[in-house]
Amino acid sequence: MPERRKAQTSAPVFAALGDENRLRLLARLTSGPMSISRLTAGSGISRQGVTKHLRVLEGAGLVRGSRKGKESLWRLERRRLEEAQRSLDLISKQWDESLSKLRMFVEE
Amino acid sequence: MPERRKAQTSAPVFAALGDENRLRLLARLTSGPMSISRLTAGSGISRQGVTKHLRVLEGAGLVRGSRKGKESLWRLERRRLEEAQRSLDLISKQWDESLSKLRMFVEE
DNA sequence: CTCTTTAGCAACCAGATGGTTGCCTTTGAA
DNA sequence: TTCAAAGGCAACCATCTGGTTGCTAAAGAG
Repeated sequence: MPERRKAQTSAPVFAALGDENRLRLLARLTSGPMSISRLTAGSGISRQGVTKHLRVLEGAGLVRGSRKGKESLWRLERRRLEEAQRSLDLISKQWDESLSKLRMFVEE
Repeated sequence: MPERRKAQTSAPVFAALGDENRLRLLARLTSGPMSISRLTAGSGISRQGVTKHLRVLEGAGLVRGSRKGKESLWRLERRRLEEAQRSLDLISKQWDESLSKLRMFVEE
C-alpha cells in the first residue's frame, strides 16, 4: 500500500495551499521571481506577514528564496511542485475509481 | 481575471485536505459510504475527533453525511470533488506556464 | 421492556496559526 | 560617509484547530 502512504505525506503541501494569501503569493510569483517588498506592495498585509507566509510555502517546498544584494528574491520551486501535482493526480484517480464504485451504489 | 479569483476560492478545499487524518478518512471513504464508528475503528483518534474532521470535510463540500437509522453514513461528494480537481488543474497550468517562463530565466 | 450501539452536544485544553509592532543590520545610492 | 530601503529577529496577541472527555438522546437487538 505505497499509494496510501504517499497521499498522507502530501498533507503539508495542501496545508500550505490552504490559505488565500499564500495562494495569491504563488499566483504573483507566477510572473517571475520577486522581492519581499514587491510582494508586500499589493498584498494588504505587512511585510513580516508576507515573510511568514513565504516561510510556510518554503517549508512545504513550494517556493525558494535567495538573497540577492539588498533584497531577497523568491521563486516557485520546480521539484516539489511537480511532486505535488503527481500526488494530486493520484488522489484524483483514487477518487475516480471510487466514483465508479459509487455509481453502482444506490443513487441518493 | 476570473482565474485568479477562482484560485482564491479554492483555499478552503486545500485547507480541508491539509490534514493527514482527513486525507486518510477520504481514502477510506473511497471504498464506499461508511458510518462514523466504522471510520473511527482504525483511525487512532476518538469518535468525536472523527466527527469533527468529517464536519470540516463537509464544510469544504468534499463529503456528505446522511442519517440512516441508528448510524450516519458518509460518502464522498461528487460535485465539489470535480470542482476541486478542476481548480487543481487550473493551478497546475498556471504553474506550468510559469515554469516555461522560469526556464528562460537564469538557472540557479 | 431493557440494554447496547451509535451518535450528537458542550466544555475544555494545549498548541499552531495569522497577524502585528519594534528594533537592529546590511546594502546600495546620493 | 551618511541615509534610506530591504529584511531579519523576537515578542506579543487573538483566534483557530485538533484533540479530548462527559453526558444525553435515539434506534435496534434480545
